[in-house]
Amino acid sequence: MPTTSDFERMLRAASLRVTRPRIAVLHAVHASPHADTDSILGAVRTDLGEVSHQAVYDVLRALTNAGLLRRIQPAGYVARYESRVGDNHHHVICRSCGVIADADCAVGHAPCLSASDSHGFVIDEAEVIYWGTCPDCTTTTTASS
Amino acid sequence: MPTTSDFERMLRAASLRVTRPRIAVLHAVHASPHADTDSILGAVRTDLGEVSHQAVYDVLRALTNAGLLRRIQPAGYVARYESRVGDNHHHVICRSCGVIADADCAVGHAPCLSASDSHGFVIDEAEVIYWGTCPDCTTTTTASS
DNA sequence: TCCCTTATCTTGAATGAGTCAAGTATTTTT
DNA sequence: AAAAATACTTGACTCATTCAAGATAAGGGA
Repeated sequence: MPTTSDFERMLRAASLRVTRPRIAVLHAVHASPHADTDSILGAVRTDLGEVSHQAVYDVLRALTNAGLLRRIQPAGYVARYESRVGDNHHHVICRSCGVIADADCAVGHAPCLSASDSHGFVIDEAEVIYWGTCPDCTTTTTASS
Repeated sequence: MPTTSDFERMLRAASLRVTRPRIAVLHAVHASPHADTDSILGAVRTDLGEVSHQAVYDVLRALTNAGLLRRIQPAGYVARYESRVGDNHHHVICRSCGVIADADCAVGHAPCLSASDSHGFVIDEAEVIYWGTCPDCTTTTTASS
């Protein structure tokens, strides 16, 4: 778990000003990966007291643009953020409860980056979402039958 | 391109009532794959005259649940619908103009379905979105420099 | 063919994540 | 320490989508 001064260094390295909301957002996302904006806002307020929701939206956008955070937005869900950036990992999402887990692609370093026919597109990212049922929900469903 | 009576058969096969809005929505989506709800509503109204937007939302949901349409909702975009269902094709999306093209996965029949560690999830679908730049946008950008 | 049941459509309001805009405060530079 | 630039606060607003209640139309049985 990075410390506050680690976060400071990360912000400066990205040419971003060091502010309390930004540090708090970084703390929050590192502490709970795949958190949505509202949870992050809650964590930031617990940490700092009153902070505007707009500030958190701004911070999340700035940090995402800077590459310090990654935004994921599965169909039907609100945006979520994670601190694991720079690799090409993917996500497994439970259709039942919405929980998200990380997944490295079986193919390895460049998963699925070559579509058989990319229609002349220049592809820069392959986003993979595995939809399924998490262990908890699988157990619950099975038990009730 | 399927005909109206093809659509009727498809609806009956899915135990859905045959109504004018449903036929019109099927026509619209078959005519322009990856259309969003608003475009579909426009096409339906051109076809039938006034139809409530709620009706189109209801129809799209019913047809999607019945497996006659597939809903795709890339991050940052509104929902879109396509009539190509039952295979496991994926999508290439232009970050610049938002245009969507179909893509079959290079791996073949079950693309990326095996994450290296699925954390105990029972996975039923692997959704792949290739992000990039379409030929038109690539040309425009290059030409302007 | 008519009627009944039920699914579907209409109308109109509401929800809620996210954005816009103008002004104030804070950080960084000089 | 002052200036310049960036970030935060406040409050209104957008817009895709959903909710709810009543009206209408489709399909099956008599």
